[in-house]
Amino acid sequence: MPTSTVENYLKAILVRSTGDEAVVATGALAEALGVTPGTITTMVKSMASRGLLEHQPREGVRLTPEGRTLAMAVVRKHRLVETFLVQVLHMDWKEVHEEAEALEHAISDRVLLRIDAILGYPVADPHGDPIPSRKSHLLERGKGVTLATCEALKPFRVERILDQSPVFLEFIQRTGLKPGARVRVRDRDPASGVVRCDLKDSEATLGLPEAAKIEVKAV
Amino acid sequence: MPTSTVENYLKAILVRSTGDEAVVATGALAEALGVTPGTITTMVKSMASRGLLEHQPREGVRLTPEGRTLAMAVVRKHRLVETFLVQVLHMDWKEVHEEAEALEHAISDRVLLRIDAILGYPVADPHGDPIPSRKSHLLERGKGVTLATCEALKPFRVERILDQSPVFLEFIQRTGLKPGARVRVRDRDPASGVVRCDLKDSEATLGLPEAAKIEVKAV
DNA sequence: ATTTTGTCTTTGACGACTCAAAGAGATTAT
DNA sequence: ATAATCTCTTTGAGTCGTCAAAGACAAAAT
Ligand SMILES: [Mn+2]
Ligand SMILES: [Mn+2]
Ligand SMILES: [Mn+2]
Ligand SMILES: [Mn+2]
Repeated sequence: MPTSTVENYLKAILVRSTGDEAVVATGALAEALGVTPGTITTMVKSMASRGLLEHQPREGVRLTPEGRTLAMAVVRKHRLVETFLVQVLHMDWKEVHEEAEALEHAISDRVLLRIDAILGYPVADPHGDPIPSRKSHLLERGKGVTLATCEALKPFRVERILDQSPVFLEFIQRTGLKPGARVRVRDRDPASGVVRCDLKDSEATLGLPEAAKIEVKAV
Repeated sequence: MPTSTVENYLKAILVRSTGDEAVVATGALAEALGVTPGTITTMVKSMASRGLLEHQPREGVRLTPEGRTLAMAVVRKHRLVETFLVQVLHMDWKEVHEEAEALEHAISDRVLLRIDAILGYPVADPHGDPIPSRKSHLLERGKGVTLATCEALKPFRVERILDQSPVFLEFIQRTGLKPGARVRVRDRDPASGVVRCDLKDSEATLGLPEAAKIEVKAV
């Protein structure tokens, strides 16, 4: 069994493996995991020797099928736990990421099955991130329609929040731009970099980079 | 913060500290934690230097107030988690000890409070073990009335199971001698070491040492 | 009073994870 | 083409938790 450290490494690699050439730079991992580059090199070599990933020195790292399967299981646990904490324990959706970060390593498959059943087999977590099924081997990516790119004046629904940092989630909470909310871009100004949106009973103003972190879907 | 290893050591010491002279032999800890005696000596010295316990070489170990407080918090988490797994996730009460052994180290106080509230602030776990309150500093011991010592032919209620091993819990499950069950000792024979009990719709036969692991209370 | 036995401690070593600092490779700028 | 910069790797070291094996102590047996 992988240690929780290894599980965190696997997850960090998985969520950064975009597309076919799923190669992740070790520097990005050092950044993401809050350790020094040298630590990443060491860990990555040991994980490679265990068959969890391949390491091209000075190039990056790619999960093996085994590594990807393990990583998917961790992501699944993380997101089901988050959903459980919000849905059943009624916790604040801003807090649950941190809690899930620890619980994802302590919950057995037996317990996870119960949680999944009680929640009615949800397909997305509170942030709108898709919950991998028990045997899926692919991680769905965002389709790219966000408040920064969607057609103006047309109605959309918030689908997914692509930034889990407390400060951003706090903003989302405050404005009500949570997954499920109806929203319409009133005005988008590339010159000033400002996006203005209408919600049901309110409006929200945000910058373009921030708007790009809110995935939406036509309703 | 203590590591989960240190938490397990603290808990093992606490549940073995009986009475005033709460000194626990290091050998008993080695046995309980499944490590070699030398490992215990090493860990115990480091925990002593952190102020969690006092170590009299070749005598034993005693928790400091700080160590006891931490240990109580771990026991509280363990028992609340067990209760939650049975009550809310409807897991088999034979399985939950193992699950709680891991979860007790991963659950934050925030989550624990929610669990406690949802359960309605229970005072005992599925095995009948008392759940320490948030600030209690004493671990209640069994009062000593068991199926091995209670008066015969009088009605009692099962209060607590003092052996958490899977094989014993399996027996308890099979006979229905779970906490809450009504029971009456029909016949106790010191010569053969056999105790015969009546339950609601059945009867159970067990040895004296086993009977001593089932705490009961007059109804 | 010795010896034996059982329990505990010490010592040396190892795997997992980490850092700081120095070194090597590759990319970009001049 | 050379230098500067950026990124990654290597090296040496430290902490934590563990073991095996050897040593010390104390209680019990002779
Ligand atoms: Mn984690
Ligand atoms: Mn999430
Ligand atoms: Mn534990
Ligand atoms: Mn219990």
